[in-house]
Amino acid sequence: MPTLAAGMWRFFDCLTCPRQAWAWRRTKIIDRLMQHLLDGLTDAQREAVTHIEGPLLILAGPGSGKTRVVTHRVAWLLANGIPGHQILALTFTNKAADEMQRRIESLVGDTSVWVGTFHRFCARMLRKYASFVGLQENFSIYDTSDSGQILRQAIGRSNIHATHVTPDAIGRAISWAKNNLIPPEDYAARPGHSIGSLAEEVYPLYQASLLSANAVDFDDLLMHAATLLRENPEVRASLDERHGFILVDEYQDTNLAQYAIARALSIDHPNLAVTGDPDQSIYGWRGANMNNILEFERDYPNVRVVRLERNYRSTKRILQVAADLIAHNLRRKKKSLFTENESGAPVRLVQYATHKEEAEAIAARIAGEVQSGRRRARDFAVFYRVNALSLEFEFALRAFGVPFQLVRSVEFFQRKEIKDLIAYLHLLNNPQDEVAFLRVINTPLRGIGKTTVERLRTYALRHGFSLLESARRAKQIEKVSAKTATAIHGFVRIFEGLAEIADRPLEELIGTLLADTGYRDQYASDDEEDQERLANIEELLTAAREFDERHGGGGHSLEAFLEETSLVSDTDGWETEVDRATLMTLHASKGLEFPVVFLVAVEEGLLPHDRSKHDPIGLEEERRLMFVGITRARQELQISFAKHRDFRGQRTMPVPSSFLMELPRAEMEVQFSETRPSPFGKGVGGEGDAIHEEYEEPVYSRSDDFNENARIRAGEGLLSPDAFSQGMKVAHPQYGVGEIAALSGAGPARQATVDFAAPTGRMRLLLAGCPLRRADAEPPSAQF
DNA sequence: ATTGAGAGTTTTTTT
DNA sequence: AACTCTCAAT
Repeated sequence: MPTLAAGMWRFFDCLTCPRQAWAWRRTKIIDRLMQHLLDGLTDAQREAVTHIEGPLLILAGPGSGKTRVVTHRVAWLLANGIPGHQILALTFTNKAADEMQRRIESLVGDTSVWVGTFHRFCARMLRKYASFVGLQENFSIYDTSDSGQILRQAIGRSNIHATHVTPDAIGRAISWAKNNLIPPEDYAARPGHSIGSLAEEVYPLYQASLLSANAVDFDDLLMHAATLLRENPEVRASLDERHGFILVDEYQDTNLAQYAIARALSIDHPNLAVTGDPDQSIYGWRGANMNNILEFERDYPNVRVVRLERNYRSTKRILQVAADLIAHNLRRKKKSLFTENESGAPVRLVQYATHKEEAEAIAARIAGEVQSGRRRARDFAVFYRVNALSLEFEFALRAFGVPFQLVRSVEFFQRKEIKDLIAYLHLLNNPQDEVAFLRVINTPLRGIGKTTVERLRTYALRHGFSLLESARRAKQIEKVSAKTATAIHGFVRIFEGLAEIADRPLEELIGTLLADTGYRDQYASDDEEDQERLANIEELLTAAREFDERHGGGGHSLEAFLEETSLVSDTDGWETEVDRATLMTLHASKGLEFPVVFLVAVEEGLLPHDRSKHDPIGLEEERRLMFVGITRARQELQISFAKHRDFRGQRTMPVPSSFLMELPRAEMEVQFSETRPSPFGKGVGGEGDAIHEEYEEPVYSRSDDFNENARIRAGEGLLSPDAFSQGMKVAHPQYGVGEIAALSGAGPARQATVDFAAPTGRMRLLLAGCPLRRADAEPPSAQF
């Protein structure tokens, strides 16, 4: 069925004729396919799936098959002749988007349905209509640390002396304003609100800096998009037309800006379907407004409401624990959750003596279950409130030899070396990008210091140039010494060279960048940190290459790559397919499920977190967060806390979370573990000292036909095209020795840019069938 | 201009 | 504990 189906669906997708004209032509096969979509669905699910026109609200409790309903509904729309490109599915995270895309594709094959996050959608829209909001289409997207730079500058230029207010707090106030669609000129602080009045002064400066750098921050993506739609009726109408069917997932987490965007696109074609669960609203801190979902029925009076309350995921006991907890929230619509699943094992509530013991006991338990073959590593997940708690568990799992994936705590794209290189790319794409310029002008060090930069800036300001343009004229700037001017010109020359090849594949571009700047030289030592940085650079090159392959060398690839890297988040790193235990924050866990869940450090101050517990709204959000965590578990759930915990270098004696008092003891088994010798040495399921054994490194599997080739070439002392890497010393029978400056392409099409010793110089070579060999590994006499 | 030591701050959660 | 920023010495 599925294969046949896939072909048929593609066919549907091309159709543009109206459904009505179609109806009579439906064949039996199509009827069967449509029936297939409804098989095994409950009445409520079916109602949601077959809803076509008009607003739809799906209130979906945890584990109620929401994703299934949503993806089947998309397929249903396609089956009814609605062209895929008219369907827009907006999610909150990339992870959710990928999952939805994957499920839709497995149901109906490739489609032109657009699935993605709000931010990505807005970025795309703004590229097209940039000039409407004062941007150019090559604008940069700043992450939090980039926009932090701009913010600090703005604070510096204002005449406030922030004594006890951090830039961070001001940033939050500005972010709040943007999420609530308040532009700088309308922002007015509440009287007597100190942070607000600072923000009032800084916000306009900050926004002006962003615009002059042709850049946006995350919040701008939403705010600009909403503004665009509000102020340009014809643009709004055409987009409304184009996206006839809109679907918003996790609607309880949308903020005003997102609400405005969804609303603006569903006026003429009010086919807006939203799904969500007010009990899982956990993003209030970034402007999410639960009222959007609570009042959806008011916004769209003839809305159809479907409630999915049956849970297919968890045992009765787990669900009962979740239900009892969430019942303590006052600001909520009552909802009955039920399941036909078995009651299952009691939920365990465990007290450990120390945080260390907590981590070790859990790791030991996982290791034991895995080794006995009862479960696989991927069945387990450990959830915590704050990232800082992950360390102890990483340690313990490693010690017990349990493979795990940590949903990134140290983010790849935040590392210095990666940010540096990406900044070069940003500058190439958007020469006005100030943050990028400041980041790279003296990276690697070329003797251009703070005062010089300040002079460049003054010059730029006075003449209305960008910083880069000023750098080009360094010689004309007074007070810049000839020596410094030469250094600046050195930078400009490298930059111009790169600009000429900016449209080449990313891997090659970054490779050339590394070679021309000598970027790697700063890390040319044996110490671990440097080695890691070099490895990260390799990883970036790999990412670039994968991007090249995916993107197929079309235009604007640089911009697309930058957009992708700006909008990925740490939680996107989570992989479904790997057999590893999972460590993640409660927030990151939303939307996932695991057979066995450990909810750790459920302590006052951490689970109702100190920053939230003082006001009732915040406290209820914390409770929802715990609700989300509990409802991820399918078969087993353990909730734990410790009597002693070292946190931020402080020894603390935490009080067990007040939420624990709200759980039904009848469904639970309570354990108070006594202090005991470390479980190390007891040998859980293994020999005594299994501590430092095999920690599984991430595996990069690559299975092309090329491996075959590679083996043959290796026999001759030659390398397969894919085995060459940037910076490698190589030798060529005609051209002599050299070093690989950059690479591009893959397989038979893979090319290398090689810097050969004089007189040959720089050459581009096709690697397949080329007698180029690795030089440093060969005895010098082998060939010459 | 660059480097290093010391001080001070941090993290709640994410696009 | 780890990270960032500031300031003084080179």
